[in-house]
Amino acid sequence: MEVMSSDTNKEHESLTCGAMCFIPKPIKVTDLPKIYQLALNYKRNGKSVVWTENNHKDTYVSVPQQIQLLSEQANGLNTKKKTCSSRSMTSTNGSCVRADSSRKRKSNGSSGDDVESVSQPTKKKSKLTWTDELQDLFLQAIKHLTLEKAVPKKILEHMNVPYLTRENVASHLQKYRQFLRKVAEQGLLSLLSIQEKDSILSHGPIREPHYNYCTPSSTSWYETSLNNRLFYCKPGQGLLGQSRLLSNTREPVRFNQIPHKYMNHSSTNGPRSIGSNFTLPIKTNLNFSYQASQNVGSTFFEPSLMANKTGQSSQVLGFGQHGNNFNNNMMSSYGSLTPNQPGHSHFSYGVQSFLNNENSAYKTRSHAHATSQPTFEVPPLENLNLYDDLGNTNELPCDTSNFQFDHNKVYYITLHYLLFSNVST
DNA sequence: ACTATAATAT
DNA sequence: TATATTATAG
Repeated sequence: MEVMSSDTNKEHESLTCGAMCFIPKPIKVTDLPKIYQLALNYKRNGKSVVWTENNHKDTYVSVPQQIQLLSEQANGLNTKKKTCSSRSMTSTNGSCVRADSSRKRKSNGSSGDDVESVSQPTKKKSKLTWTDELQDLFLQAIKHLTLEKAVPKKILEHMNVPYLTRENVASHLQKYRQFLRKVAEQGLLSLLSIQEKDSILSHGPIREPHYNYCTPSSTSWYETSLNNRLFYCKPGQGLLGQSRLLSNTREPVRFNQIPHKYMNHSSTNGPRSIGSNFTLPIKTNLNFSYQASQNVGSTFFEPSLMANKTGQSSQVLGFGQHGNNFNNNMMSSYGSLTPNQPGHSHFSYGVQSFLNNENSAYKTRSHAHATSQPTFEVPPLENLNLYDDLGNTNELPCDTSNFQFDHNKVYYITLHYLLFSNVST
């Protein structure tokens, strides 16, 4: 036990009476490491090591980063923070780092097992939690760097968060890219007819349900996010090959010869409903799908459109993990529509710029609660560009029911471009 | 730097 | 139990 007292003179007395530690009140954050060390020592050795100002430094116990951080932070800057989950502790950037029972993956084969855990005072790393704040920094870094050049090291530098490691960033970046990929796929999928989707997804006969990838009960942040927004991006020169990041392979996503039997029917002139809450916009009407969205409540469908009349890209797309139910960063992102630029007849869907994010989570939230329907004009929806092997542009109509694929061609869709091109450029 | 996957969390 | 997230090995 520890004795806590405001009376500094009680130290000796307390210790001699069996207290393990004397910490004068008021307890400071800087005391945490002491307490931690004590507890750990006790647990490891089964006996107490009396802690005094004189001896504690000799006792080697690795104190989790977050606790050290806490005490370091105590001497300074940081204050505001969000609540992390119960087992978490808040650290500098609002990130949560969980104390974590030792876990160390071993390179396989010889597993000497716990030898180390007993003998060495294992330095265990805490698991980083990507909070909104970190996520925000992360996105800012990417935005700043440009996705192409956004590599872990640079991102790390730009983020400038002391306790972050390159590995943390790399891992996160990996997840981020996965997300982008999904978004891209979904975005594309949304352009295809149900039959086409089905054929792509299953390579087989149509299965029921057709729309399960779009169900609102999904709890996945990225999946959810995919279902609820319009994407915009300006089509342009084909950037073949640049979709690398979005594709598992190093090639652009390609659609090989979609079976003819799926190509020619399913004409729809009205909106097609995907799942129960999402309506695919076609041709001339983009707006309605988000009307529907709003009724579902902000937990699931954020007002996904933001009027942006400037013609500059303004899409904000965050991404994140848990925290706000469905409304984590990722899902709360919203898309925007940008009026057609004169001279440009192409209008396509895509995720527009994750990279313009400035503070997605919060901005988004405020948008969510701000006003009623954003009003905006929907420019005539036109076509998505496809590029064939030769770099020739084909157009994929938004309503693909009448689109004739040339089965002798391989179509590339420039996902990366869809995702990252800047409207204004 | 990147990716696959183990370890862990939920 | 399944899925999601993060750490780690290669």
